[in-house]
Amino acid sequence: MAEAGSAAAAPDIDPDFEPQSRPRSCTWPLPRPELPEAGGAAGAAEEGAGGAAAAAAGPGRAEGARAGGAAARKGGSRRNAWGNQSYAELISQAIESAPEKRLTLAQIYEWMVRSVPYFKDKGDSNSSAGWKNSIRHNLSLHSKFIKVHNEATGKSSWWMLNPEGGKSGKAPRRRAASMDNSSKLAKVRGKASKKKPPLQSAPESTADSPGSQFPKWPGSPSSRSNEDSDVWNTFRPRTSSNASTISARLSPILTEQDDLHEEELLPSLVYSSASSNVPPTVTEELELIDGLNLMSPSTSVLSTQQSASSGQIQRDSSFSLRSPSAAGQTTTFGNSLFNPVDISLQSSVSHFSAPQTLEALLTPSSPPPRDVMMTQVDPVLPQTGSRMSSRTLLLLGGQAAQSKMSSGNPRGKPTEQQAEPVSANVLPSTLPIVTSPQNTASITSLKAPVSATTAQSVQLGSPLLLSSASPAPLGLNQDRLPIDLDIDMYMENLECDMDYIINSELMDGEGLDFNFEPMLSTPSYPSTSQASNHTWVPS
DNA sequence: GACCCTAAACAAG
DNA sequence: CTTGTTTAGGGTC
Repeated sequence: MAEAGSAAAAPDIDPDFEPQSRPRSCTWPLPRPELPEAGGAAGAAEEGAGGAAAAAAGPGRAEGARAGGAAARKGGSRRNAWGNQSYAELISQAIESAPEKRLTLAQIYEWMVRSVPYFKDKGDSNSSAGWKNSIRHNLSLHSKFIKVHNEATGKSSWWMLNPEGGKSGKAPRRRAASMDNSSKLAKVRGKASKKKPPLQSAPESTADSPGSQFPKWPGSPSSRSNEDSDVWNTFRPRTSSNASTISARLSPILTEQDDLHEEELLPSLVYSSASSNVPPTVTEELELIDGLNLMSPSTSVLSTQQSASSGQIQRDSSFSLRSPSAAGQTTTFGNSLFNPVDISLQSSVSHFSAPQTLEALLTPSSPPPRDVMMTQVDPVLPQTGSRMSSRTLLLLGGQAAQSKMSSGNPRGKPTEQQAEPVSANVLPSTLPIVTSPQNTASITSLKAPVSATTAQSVQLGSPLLLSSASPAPLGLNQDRLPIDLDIDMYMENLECDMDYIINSELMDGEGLDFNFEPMLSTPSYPSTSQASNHTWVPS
């Protein structure tokens, strides 16, 4: 019956966008999933209220699905004006009905209005206040709902069902006093190590509920620290559980900034890179990738395929990256991803590395680089900055620079980053320039594969390089390789890898289904983790 | 007491 | 204003 509406309801979100690129596998974040228009939805329901019996019918449809329903139904009389279902249940249905299993508050309201006869008339006016309040209340109160920060939309967060099942139980009162790092670690781990470890999960998780069913959701309840956590702010599990990881995967958003910390915490995630200079870079890249994933789930891989709208996509990703408060660093890296192509440019830049040059560089070339640029620059952290710079060099111009060094520095100031703080600044600043949106876009478009894979490229890079020379300190390898070669290397490798990757991705497919779904696609987990090392990377 | 619903105060953005 | 979080009061089972 009317319920169908609900089914229909789901789609509302879809229409989001994607004019250009084929919806196909889009995995990345939808910039604005939220669609204001709701237009699609609009028609949807029309059920005409047939459901007078709001009661049953209304929400009913799902009843089958939700076991809980049974319980609710007890006497047969409806407990609420709309039926036996509680707000929590309705919300759950709403979310489930969504293709991506996530909705914003507004969308939930919408769903209610469309799908539940009782609310149909109450949707608009002020009358809504009451039930909407209740909805919000339920969302925040129950652990079964988790909130995922949604930057893309710019609006409200995504609400999802807590895989762990947070029962209807209320969420434990959070606000633990000071959390520990454990939380951080957990999170970090999730992200960094995320690889796929099904659930590493929480160290001491309270056992919220193992709910291990969802491998994808690491769910590490353990601790969340709220207050403190700016870190968490991005997405915070309401009560106690939900892990950050989750958010990362589920929603494109997430926004991490802790990279630094993470790094420290997690010495060498994937590769044992710890040893040489380069390696760290790699690590970072990974993280970066993750970051990207946040935004665009499988960006690296899939995006390539999608290539079509790469331009936008890229941007979006950048956006997301920067947005987060701390993001600066992240951002930088993010760019780095795209940079590989630019290497030559950067290398040149590196030469200049004079402070003056810096400005000069900025001035002339700087087209209005969007926010991104700004952001990147801003975050320059003193300490961090230095680190960054060094790394950055490595990543970006790194090869070039080093190669030069090895060859014999043209000048006295080969890679003085360390020596000169300024240089450090320079780099970051430079990056933006190079990366400027347009450039990026163009680059991207031109070599979609490259850009897309860039992240991987890094990873690949190391291995490849190694392969060329045999396992040895990365640094050496790079030294050897002339810039050009490097690039070529990238290119070729990329191609091969891409296929490989794609295949592997498909093969693994854990969550691919989602990705390939029609419109939106959920971001998802897989990309990051899998892509990172599993398949294609020779271990 | 567990669950729910409703209201409302507050804080943020 | 919207979104979220919390508290509090009442009801029902």
